[in-house]
Amino acid sequence: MKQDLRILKTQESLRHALLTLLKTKPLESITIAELCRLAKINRGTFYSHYKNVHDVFKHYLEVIVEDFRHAYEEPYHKTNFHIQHIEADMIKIFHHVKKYQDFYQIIFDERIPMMYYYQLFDTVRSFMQMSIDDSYLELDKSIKVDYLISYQTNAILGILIEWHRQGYETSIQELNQQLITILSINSPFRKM
Amino acid sequence: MKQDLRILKTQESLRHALLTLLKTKPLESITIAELCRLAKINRGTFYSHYKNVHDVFKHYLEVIVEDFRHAYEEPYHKTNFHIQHIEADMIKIFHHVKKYQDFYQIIFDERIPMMYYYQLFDTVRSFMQMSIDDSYLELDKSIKVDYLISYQTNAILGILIEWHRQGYETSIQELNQQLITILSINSPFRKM
DNA sequence: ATAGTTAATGTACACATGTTCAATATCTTA
DNA sequence: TAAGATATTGAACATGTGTACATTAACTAT
Repeated sequence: MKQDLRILKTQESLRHALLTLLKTKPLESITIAELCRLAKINRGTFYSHYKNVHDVFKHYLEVIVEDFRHAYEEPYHKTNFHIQHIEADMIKIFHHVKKYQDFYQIIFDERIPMMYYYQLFDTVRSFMQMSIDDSYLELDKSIKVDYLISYQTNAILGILIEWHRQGYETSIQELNQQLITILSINSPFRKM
Repeated sequence: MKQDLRILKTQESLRHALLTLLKTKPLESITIAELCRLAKINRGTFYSHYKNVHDVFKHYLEVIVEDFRHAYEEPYHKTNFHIQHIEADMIKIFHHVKKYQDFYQIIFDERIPMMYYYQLFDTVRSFMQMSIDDSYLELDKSIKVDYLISYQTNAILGILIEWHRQGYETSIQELNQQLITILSINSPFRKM
């Protein structure tokens, strides 16, 4: 059973139209009607593929997250956990966000729904989980690991929020240096 | 110059109508037209007070944040920084969120814009800044304090996100115990 | 109590949203 | 390539959005 070409064409037209519009106006001000006019798609057809404009944007974030996972899951990750690896892990996050800065500027925008933040959160969290699993094997039994992981994950995202607010002016190298300093103060990943 | 009573009446009607509607449906599905019908306010009048439904909701969050600041700024804060104080500080955040759980359930909803998250972030961040100012006076000169503070702040919010996702089932006492454990692992506020 | 100010109302308009349905066009598979 | 399946279109409808403006109502200050 082949994928129907009409569906592909419709979705690609809409996605392409969104990218085009994003060059000239913010995501929140793009209407479904506008998107359909540009894509030359009947507005009724839109609703059989997407619920709203965010639904179209979501596709790109999924591609981006997939690229993120790829960059993250490299061979050395099979090795055991070291503090050096955390540095390497996090600098990858910074590189990733910088690479897709145009998108992350949208995602961190105050008018945009939390869903994108949560998608990033979940991705970073799954990486953090792998690190924690490796390094905190003999954790205090009283700790609920979920809270620890969400704490650590969101801490990293806090750096991204700060980066965003400062207009992504801090260089990746500087950012990494800051993180190393913060971690050396907090030592969240020191051997136990 | 007195505040015009008509303005107060209009705004209070709209705010009251919003609270009423929130009992039966999610914020994102409440329309301006609906709000105005219930409040018996002409829809045109709405726009001379608010830009959208979120603008009306924002008022409540401001009241809530004000209450938060009050609860936070108590006498003992004049004393010097101790790890015990951080515990006390953070358990206040948990109490606060629990007190206004109905609102925070909305704020952390994935459909809701980031602006509310940022408002909470900024509030907690200002508290964190006070703590950092007290305790990290002789910080490594190479650190950009903004990144450190945003890191610490968002870490705490990470716990709130996890709390939200688990349906606020964890008790405040348990949450506080978790935080103490996490802090004792990470020691982010230990004396330097 | 009144004059002057200003907020609220009612109406209208152009456009967006979300849904429905019959007619048409385009695909897939045999 | 023809038949059957299904996606797209166009049209219509009720409702929401954002804005404008003349009219009416309510308020403040004197």
